[in-house]
Amino acid sequence: MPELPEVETIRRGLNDCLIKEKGGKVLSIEVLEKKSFIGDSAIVVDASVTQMRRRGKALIFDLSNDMSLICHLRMTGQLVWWEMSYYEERVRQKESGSTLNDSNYKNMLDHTFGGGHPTDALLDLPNKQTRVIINFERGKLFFNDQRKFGFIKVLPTDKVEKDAFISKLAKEPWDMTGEELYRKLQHHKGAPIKSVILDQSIVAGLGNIYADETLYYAKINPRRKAGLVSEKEAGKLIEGARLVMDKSLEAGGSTIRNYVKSDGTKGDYLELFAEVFNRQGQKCRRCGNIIEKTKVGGRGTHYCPRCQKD
DNA sequence: CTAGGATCCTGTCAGC
DNA sequence: TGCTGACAGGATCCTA
Repeated sequence: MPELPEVETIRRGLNDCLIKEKGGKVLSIEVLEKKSFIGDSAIVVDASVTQMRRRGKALIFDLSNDMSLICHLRMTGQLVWWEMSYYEERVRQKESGSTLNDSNYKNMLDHTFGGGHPTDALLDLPNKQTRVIINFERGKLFFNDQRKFGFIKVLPTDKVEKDAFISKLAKEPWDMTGEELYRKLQHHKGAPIKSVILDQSIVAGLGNIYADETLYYAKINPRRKAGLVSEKEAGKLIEGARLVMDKSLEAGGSTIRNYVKSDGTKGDYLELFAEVFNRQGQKCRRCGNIIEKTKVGGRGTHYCPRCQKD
């Protein structure tokens, strides 16, 4: 589920937690679900993280031994870092049989970081959705993934750009002009515009939320054939994509801070900025019409039938 | 080549 | 209370 702003927020957070002595060396990797880790996890042991990068929705951990990890969260992936002191506090609570709690959460928040798919139960790790645990000297990184669509893959750093997924990625909206997008749309004239902007080889980073929000901004009906989008409108799409993702980044994307309140319940950061996503049945803030939900290209799609033109 | 549907998985929710 | 089907912030594979 995480889209570009969420992944970028995770990149920044883990960059603070893991780089060099903050995480230390990898002591071991526990692969609890085989399909969630591609390659030989033993290669990673003894290495430390030198740099966190991102390409589209993929996170890249560069390691000190010229290897890298590519992590894609897909629909339900989460990455959660627990500094060792926090982990040990949790273990103590479990062993004493007391209810897991964050009575000292204010304090502990400085020792954890996490983001990705919003779920409760992030106080209890590892849990049954934990697929991979990377044990660092100074803490633990949990990769949780309910649906097992996501993965971590180990490969040489100089092969990252040649990776099947990475090599197909288009530019992100900030690096692309409307004219460039317009030209690309001409190769998919018959497909609905929403499906085309979700294609990571056309423009990288948009997912189901920001695709809907972008189309709302550009006042284009998600079902409109891509061939009927003008060059000027393509410019609006690029502008809108930058704007909605910038806004989400500013709000911190989907981190634990935003998703999980101190009592462990789920927050809803979407309320902060969504104009159409999950607002079906509510009034369009631009024209007052009712926002509708339908299906386009197999994906739930939210739009205003009045101000988004066919 | 494109377009569209099925598929990978687990969990939740609405409706009987 | 079960059961059933639909659906989920992604991407790929298969078919026409």
